Amino acid sequence: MHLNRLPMNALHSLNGELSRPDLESRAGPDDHDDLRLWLRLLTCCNLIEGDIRRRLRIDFETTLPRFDLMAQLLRVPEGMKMSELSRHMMVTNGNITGITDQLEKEGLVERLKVASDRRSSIIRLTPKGKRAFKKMADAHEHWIQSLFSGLSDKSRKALFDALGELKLLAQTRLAARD
Amino acid sequence: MHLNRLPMNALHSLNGELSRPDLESRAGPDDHDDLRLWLRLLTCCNLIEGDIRRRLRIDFETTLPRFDLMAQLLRVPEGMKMSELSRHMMVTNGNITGITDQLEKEGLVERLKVASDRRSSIIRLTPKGKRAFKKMADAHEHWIQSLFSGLSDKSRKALFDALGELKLLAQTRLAARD
DNA sequence: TATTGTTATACTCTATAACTATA
DNA sequence: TATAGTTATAGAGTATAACAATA
Repeated sequence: MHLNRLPMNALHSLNGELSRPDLESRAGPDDHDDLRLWLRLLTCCNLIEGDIRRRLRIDFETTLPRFDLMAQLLRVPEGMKMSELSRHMMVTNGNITGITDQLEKEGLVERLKVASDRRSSIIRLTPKGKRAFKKMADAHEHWIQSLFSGLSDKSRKALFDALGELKLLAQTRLAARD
Repeated sequence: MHLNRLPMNALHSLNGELSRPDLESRAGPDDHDDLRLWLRLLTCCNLIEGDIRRRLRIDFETTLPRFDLMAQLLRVPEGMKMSELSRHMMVTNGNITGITDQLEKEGLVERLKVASDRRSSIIRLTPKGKRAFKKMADAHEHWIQSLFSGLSDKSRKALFDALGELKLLAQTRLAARD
């Protein structure tokens, strides 16, 4: 099928895959291309995401959702409503409350009451939160770069474009089911 | 508040992104390409994986790890050792025990003692498990195809190759840290 | 009536580590 | 000593649903 992947060494199994076992190795010769593509995508993502989670925990005693929430806030210095955060992070409201509670307790974010709608809160990073997040974001960027830096420019560009196409497709088709 | 559901119109934010909020929208103009690429990859994966999990739960009352375990077994009719499953699924041994317990209780897999090594078990699908899994796998393949079918052939091919490169990179670099 | 945010809850997934029985 | 599998535990992550206050 798809031989000649990358630098060929002797480590291929009979059907042309690398011998390192992973999720993709569950694909059989009769499985279709889209399925193989999906398994490869999932394997890549899980590998990298798992590493990021591990490092966030070990180096910063934090988690990916906490990191994500702070990342969202950094870009909007005036803060965001919790419902906005919920949409961006694609999780339900209650979870945002929980993460916000933790971060607020540690002095990294603060809730502000908004006059125009007394149900709403605006969440924003405190100065301490900004400093703490910038350290993490720097490290995070280095982790990512050290993983992606070996990619050829061609692959990097191809990935970015093709994933853009896929994301739009997925968002469109999934939203169409509501 | 949810205007702009679907078809593409003039709804781009200033920096050329779609207005639909997602994880990638946390990237700022000063963030580097690799980081944006990673966020896009993560968003794609989360969208699709979330949908798969939801459908597995609703249509088949099962979960992704259970599905994955059965998928691994289908390809090896004679069964696999639990430690092999653990490697392939990239989770620790205890978790394989847990999932296997569930599936065994439902009659979908069976443990066989192996004579040559009395510590080991071979796990394999029962006939009932095979039938049940094939139904799920068919549905699963349709879900995937209905999401990916809109991809251009060019993008599909580019994705597959570039992800192959990335997977190898990630596996190599992450393994190098042990 | 609908929305914002909170609370309570339950379940899956996962890693860690201590344990057993073999090898 | 090392490995195969089990058990127990704790925490992450998430969804669901009921609720209060406000729109």
